[in-house]
Amino acid sequence: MPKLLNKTCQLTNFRNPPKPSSTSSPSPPLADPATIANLILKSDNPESLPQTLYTLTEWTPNLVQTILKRLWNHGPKALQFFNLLESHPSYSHFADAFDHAIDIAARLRDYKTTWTLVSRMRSRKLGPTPKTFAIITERYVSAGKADKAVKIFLSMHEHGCQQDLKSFNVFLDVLCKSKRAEMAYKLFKIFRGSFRADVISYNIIANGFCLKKQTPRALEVMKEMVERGLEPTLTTYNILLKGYFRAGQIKEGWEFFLQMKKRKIEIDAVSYTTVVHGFGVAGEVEKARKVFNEMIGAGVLPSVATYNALIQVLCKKDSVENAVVVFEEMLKKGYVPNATTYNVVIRGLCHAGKMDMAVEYMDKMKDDCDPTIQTFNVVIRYYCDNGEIEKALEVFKKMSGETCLPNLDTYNVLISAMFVRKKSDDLLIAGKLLMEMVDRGFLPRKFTFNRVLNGLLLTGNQGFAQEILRLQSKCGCLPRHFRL
DNA sequence: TTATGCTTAT
Repeated sequence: MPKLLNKTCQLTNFRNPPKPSSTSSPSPPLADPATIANLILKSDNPESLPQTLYTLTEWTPNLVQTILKRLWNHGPKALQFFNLLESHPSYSHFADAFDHAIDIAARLRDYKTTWTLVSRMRSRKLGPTPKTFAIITERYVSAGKADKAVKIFLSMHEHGCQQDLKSFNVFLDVLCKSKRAEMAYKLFKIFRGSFRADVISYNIIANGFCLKKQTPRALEVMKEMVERGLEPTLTTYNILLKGYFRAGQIKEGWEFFLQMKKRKIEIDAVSYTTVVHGFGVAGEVEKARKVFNEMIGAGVLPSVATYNALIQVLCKKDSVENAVVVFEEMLKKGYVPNATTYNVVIRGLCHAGKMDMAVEYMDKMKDDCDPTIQTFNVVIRYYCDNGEIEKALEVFKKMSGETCLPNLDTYNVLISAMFVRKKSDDLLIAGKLLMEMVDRGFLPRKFTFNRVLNGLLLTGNQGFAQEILRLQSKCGCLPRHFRL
């Protein structure tokens, strides 16, 4: 895998970028991000792309960010775009674009490119910033290289970026969010003196233990913090509240909530949302509703997240019809639903077999927010499960004109669906999807390769099978069972 | 998106 990805992400292209032709119009037309992104995705001809990009439009940091975001699921292409634009005769990247590119490279686990970008960022005096290091360490941790991440954090200053309490806290949080509370806690104990750990540091560690459903340990941390003379904040209490519910300790969570009230802690929408969601997950629909109503009575305004929690409860444990009623209520009160709200409702509708309505909500969604990859994946998945393959493919096609593009999950779901009808044409589509996903920087599982190969061979598509086989060996995972 | 906490689901 790394071999292929490294190759696609090389940063050495176009030392001498072609100059924009002198005959081009004085002010290039403004182009929209989706069109440009599609142009980049489709270009198999890297020779002509720079020329096109340089003269295409007036480049702005904003446009660059939008396109990078859009190409997020297509790492190699995104980096190719970033690199080409870096050689633009008059446009220069800002720090944000570097951070974005670094994030993409690190996500592809292409660390060589990652660090090349960091040093280029440094030579342009744009960073690396604490944010850059937050991104890099997070990627290392999520790739299972937590020890390496610690080393990177401790060597920040060697890259011209000083550590402080803020970056220390961010790093602790990165470790905790990836379920490494114990490691974070050890590090915390070593460095809390030199960084002058504060309430936030303690909250992060307590939350880390809560994420691992170790509420007693979280309580210990809180106790320790009080012993050291730090006052717990509302956030501290909310972290523990959530911890109880997450660990399935519903009774303890509710008791804790009552204690908070008794101690005259000013309970906020976050506390209420936590309880509504907690009861919901436990299947206690009525209690969830009751708490929701109680908060309004107590003069705490529900947030969109509170509505989301209630709507989700109703979708999962009551009925989607009742969920839609709450959704409409929310609109009437002037709330603007966010992507989560829509995704929850759309999932509920799909689950209830109301696919047409789900698609209607997907259209409505566009007035309030951009559909997310989950929106598309849910609808595609349910269409596939219902055997409506054509409709699934239609939604998939529509994605190329949207704000987000297919991810690994999308491809896996669709490719699997291409086997249910046992149609030769479907297998050809599966093959095409497989090629497209590799081209866009995803690595299919061996299982997927074998399945597609098998299908193509059985339907007499020897030629195409051979092509897929070549692709597979390029990806570095040679098949065991096939000899063509 | 990046100094803690609430909402999807990967």
